[in-house]
Order: sequence, then C-alpha cells, then structure tokens
Amino acid sequence: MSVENAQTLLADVGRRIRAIRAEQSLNLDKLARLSGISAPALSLIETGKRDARLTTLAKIAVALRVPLSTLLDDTPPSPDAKTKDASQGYDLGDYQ
Amino acid sequence: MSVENAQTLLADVGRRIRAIRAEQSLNLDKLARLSGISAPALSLIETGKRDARLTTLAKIAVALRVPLSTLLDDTPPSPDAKTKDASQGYDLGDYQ
DNA sequence: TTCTTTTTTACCGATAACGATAAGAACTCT
DNA sequence: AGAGTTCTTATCGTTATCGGTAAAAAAGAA
Repeated sequence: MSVENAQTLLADVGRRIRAIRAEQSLNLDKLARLSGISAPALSLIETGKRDARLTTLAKIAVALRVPLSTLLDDTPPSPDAKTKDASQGYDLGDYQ
Repeated sequence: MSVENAQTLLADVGRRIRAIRAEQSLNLDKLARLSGISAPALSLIETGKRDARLTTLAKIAVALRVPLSTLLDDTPPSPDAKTKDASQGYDLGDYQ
C-alpha cells in the first residue's frame, strides 16, 4: 500500500464518518459522548489526519449504529439495498 | 463498546486474517514481506493481542488481495438472507 | 528422538494515538 | 457589530503501535 493510498483511505473513511454523523444531526461533542472518543480526536479522524485504531473505529461505528464496514465501504452495496435513509438503513437485529 | 467486545473484535479480525493467510499458504514471514508489517506484529494482530491501525489493516488486506471489509466482515446479511448467526455481532447496548 | 520450520514472546527505540484542556478559527444568527 | 455554536488546532502526559532483533516455544517431518 502506497503512501498516497493510505492518505486517500484515511480521508475517505473520515468523509464517510462525517457524512453519517451529519445525517443523524450529531455534532462532534455528541458523537464524542456517544462513542467515548474525544471531539478533537474525532475531528482529526474525520479530516483524515489521524490513523485510528480498529477499536476506535468500532466505537464510532457502534455510536453511529452502522456496521464497521460501512465506514470503510470498499465493497459494492448489497444488490437490493434501496433505502437511502441511514437512520434506519440497518436493522439492529443484524448485529445481535 | 465494552472491553469484552473490543477483545472479541480483535480476536475475530485476527482469526479472519489467519484463515485467509492459511488459504493462500503464506507463512508469517511471507505475509510480512508482502505487507511491510513485521512478522511479530502480524502474530500479535492475528492472535488478537494488538489493536492495529487502519492503515496497517489496509496493508494486510492489500497483501492478501481481499477487500478491507473482508477482514472485518461485520456486513449485515442482505434483507432477504435472514439466517440467524449468533457468532456474529457486537453488543450495541453498552454505549451511553 | 533430532532436525527444521513456524510461530510466539520479549525487549528496545521511535513514532503515533488518545484524552484532556484550552485556544483559535469559521460560521450563523440577531 | 456581537454572541453563540461548531469545528479545528495546539500542547501535554500516558499509553500503545510498530519495526527490528533475538530468543523461546510450538509444530512438523524424517
């Protein structure tokens, strides 16, 4: 993996986190309290300036109630995924 | 996210990496050279003892030629595939 | 068993993540 | 303009990752 790709990866993941957060009308402070990750750390991650650890990304995914793979999104969407509303795009039962 | 769940996540991801590596008949040393991650570090990650960074996991995924999400594999099944698999999933109940 | 390969563990030093805090910047209102 | 909210950036201290190296442990083969 090249340096350029690493930078792109971090920026892409950060953009997805920010987009999902915005969809749920959460500010950094709220997501910080939900996830246990500080707001400055979240800001760095969302702007692609920090290479977060796996469990950190997992905490964010749980707080946003999306699968971890949604934050990475390197796979094509499920063939019959129709809803664009992320607030109910995933059934919580899928986790448990 | 609780400590137990974090541990489970790391162990699960490690198991998947090891399974894929075994499928490709790679030993730690070969994967180390392919990925640029040292063999001791890979061992710690595969045994769930290390909380790897995102770009580290990405390097491993590239070396194994699988999508990053394959290593995490928390993708919910398609809405029509309603198989109940209890081995999958991380508790959502323990955040704020 | 012995020999070989593979994996795990332990140490070191450098780098980075992370929380906490505070300050600064940007943006939106009245 | 000022006040309020949100986001960014900076600093500090603690902790962890990571590569390198080497040694120990485990697993396999002859």
